[in-house]
Amino acid sequence: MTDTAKDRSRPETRRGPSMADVAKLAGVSSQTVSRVSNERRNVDEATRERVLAAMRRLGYKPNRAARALRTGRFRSIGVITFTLSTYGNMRTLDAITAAAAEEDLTVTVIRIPDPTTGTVSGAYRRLSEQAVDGVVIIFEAHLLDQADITLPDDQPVVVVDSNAGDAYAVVDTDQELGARQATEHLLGLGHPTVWHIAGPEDSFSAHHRVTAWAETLRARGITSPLAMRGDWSTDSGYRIGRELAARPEVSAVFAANDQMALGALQALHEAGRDVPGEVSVVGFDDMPESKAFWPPLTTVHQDFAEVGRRCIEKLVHAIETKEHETGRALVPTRLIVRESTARYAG
Amino acid sequence: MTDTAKDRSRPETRRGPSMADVAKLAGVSSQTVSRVSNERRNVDEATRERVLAAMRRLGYKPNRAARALRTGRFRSIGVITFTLSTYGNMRTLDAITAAAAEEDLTVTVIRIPDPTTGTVSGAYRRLSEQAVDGVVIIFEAHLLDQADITLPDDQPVVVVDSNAGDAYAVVDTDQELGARQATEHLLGLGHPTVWHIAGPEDSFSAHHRVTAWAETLRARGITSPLAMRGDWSTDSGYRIGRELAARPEVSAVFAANDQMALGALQALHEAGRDVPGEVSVVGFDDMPESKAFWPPLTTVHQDFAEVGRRCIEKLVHAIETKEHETGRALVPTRLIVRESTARYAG
DNA sequence: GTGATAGATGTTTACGTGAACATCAGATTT
DNA sequence: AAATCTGATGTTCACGTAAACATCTATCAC
Repeated sequence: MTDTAKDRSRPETRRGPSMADVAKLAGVSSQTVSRVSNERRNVDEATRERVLAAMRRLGYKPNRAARALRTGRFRSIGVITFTLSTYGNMRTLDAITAAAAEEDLTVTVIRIPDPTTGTVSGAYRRLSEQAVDGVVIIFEAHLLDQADITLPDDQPVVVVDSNAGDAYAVVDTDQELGARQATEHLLGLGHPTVWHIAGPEDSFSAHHRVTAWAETLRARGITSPLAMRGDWSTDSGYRIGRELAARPEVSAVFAANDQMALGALQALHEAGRDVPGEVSVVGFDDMPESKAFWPPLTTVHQDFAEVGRRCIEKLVHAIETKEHETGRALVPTRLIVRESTARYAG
Repeated sequence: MTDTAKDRSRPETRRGPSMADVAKLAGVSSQTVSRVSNERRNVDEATRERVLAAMRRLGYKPNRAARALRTGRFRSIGVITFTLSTYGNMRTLDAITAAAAEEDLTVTVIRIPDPTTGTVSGAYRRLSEQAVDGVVIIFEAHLLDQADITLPDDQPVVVVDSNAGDAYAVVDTDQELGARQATEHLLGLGHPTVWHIAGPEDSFSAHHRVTAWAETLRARGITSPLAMRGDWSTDSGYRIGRELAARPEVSAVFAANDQMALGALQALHEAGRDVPGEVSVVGFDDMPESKAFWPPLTTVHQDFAEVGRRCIEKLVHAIETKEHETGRALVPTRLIVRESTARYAG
């Protein structure tokens, strides 16, 4: 008469063995199983072995949800981005994932709809309900507002590609250095000025590259030509490249990324303008493909792996100490000289 | 004298408001809050408004961990891959992420160490402890064994780039169709035979492309030349391209991806072999950059978005029905003819 | 007017874990 | 030998949620 009051709430999901099952099999309390599971040292070696054997036998796996509920930590971070289609974003995600794995952190990708298009109703919910301990945002932070999204203010945040250094911790490639290296390289080759194919307006890295390019020219007393706006795509580079090719005075072009540089290269070829004989071209990113462009592209190398590492480092620090750190951390770039640039033959 | 037995376990993590807090403020039971939170209909409109107001006021957000613990569902899927550096993998992940968002699913990226190198001790743990309802694996499934990793057999799995159609549900681009389209295109142009730059041995798509290429040749009574093995990288394409360029009898090359095709293009240029005048080249993938290669690359277009959609569709079905479905779903390819191929000039 | 029905809401409970506290045996100190 | 300490192990409880069950109120049929 005692075995009636059972089978209450029982979601039909078949669950795996729990600590209690392991404990019973090993003849210990479930707390001891917990200790073994968390690799605490205060467990007798013989007992530990017995528990481990029981775990293996039952195929026990800790339940992350229960663990997270108890500890308040998910051991997971979110990476928020608009798109994975640009080389830079993809490599950044790749690097963050690698660095996160080192810290035994899981990475959740959260793609939010582009704020410039369509509705974003569900996005806020998705973003703030995530089971993550912190987030890395890969785009200009002020777009968050446009996207009608608010970050939970209690959540650690690191931003890449943003000028939000006073509000958030920012890690980024030293865009300014890279743009200067590119521009000075061309100037050093004797070119009277340098034209620029810029990235989209809402990208901070694009903005910074334009600015540094113009600044470098001005420092030499050169009035900078109008920057031409692309959108990072090869197509936009091609479109702008055609305009550039039509102007005989253009002898040096700095494109804000390799993909647009490639498009420009194509336009120049089609127009019969020799690269680097007549026109020199420099890119930015150093994609693995760039060295096989025709001609092999001189470009600015970004250390994405380092950016990823720094992001995780800062984020982990913020999560552990709960300090709301701000400021920018810059990762230096390196100019890779290949064959798309040559001395001005004016 | 009644307020002594509190403040027991209290992790220092500041947590947000819970359903109980909302319930108190709204003057209802927490179960009603739960009902509102889950959008059940059996709540009076006035009550719902009151609860929603209380939620907004307190900034309430459901706790995913508690929810997952209670329901046994994480509303999350894992994507397992070795690397994000190949164009195909990256695009597949991108597509899966987009499709998952439609289903309101979160995507966790799990990068496991390459099985052919180093140790993988921690990988098993990480993989099986994930808080996911199912996984998509983006690589040849038999490598899982080599990697000393076992999938929990109770977890829904969909595999991309694998021949494991009898053990798992497989979704993939129709590699065979694509390779045939490429080869037949070249043959149709009058080339006596077609050389092939293959992908790495452990890739199923690479394997399938080689086989279909050889098969297409054989069907026409042509003995296929030896396939040359690359590793998907532009560098390997370049290396093999040099070998090919040195053989005067080579007039048509089919590369297993665009990156290797690009490398081959470069080698051919350097060797002074005109493309497509002397040698025709076809790639596979249709990266956005390919149309700006020099010359613009004829290639096989893959519909990654469709692959991603199908993966999620199958996975969601498996999660909901708990049916262990197998078999292959193939997504057709499309040949994009550009300027890297021309009629055989003998 | 009485009983039946449907819908809204409340109460109780368990999901699996780990922190806090309790206990107990053996080792060490005096 | 009594007192003290140390390390191993057990017991209790709460984290936030949602399923199951229990009530309670208005509406309807006859």
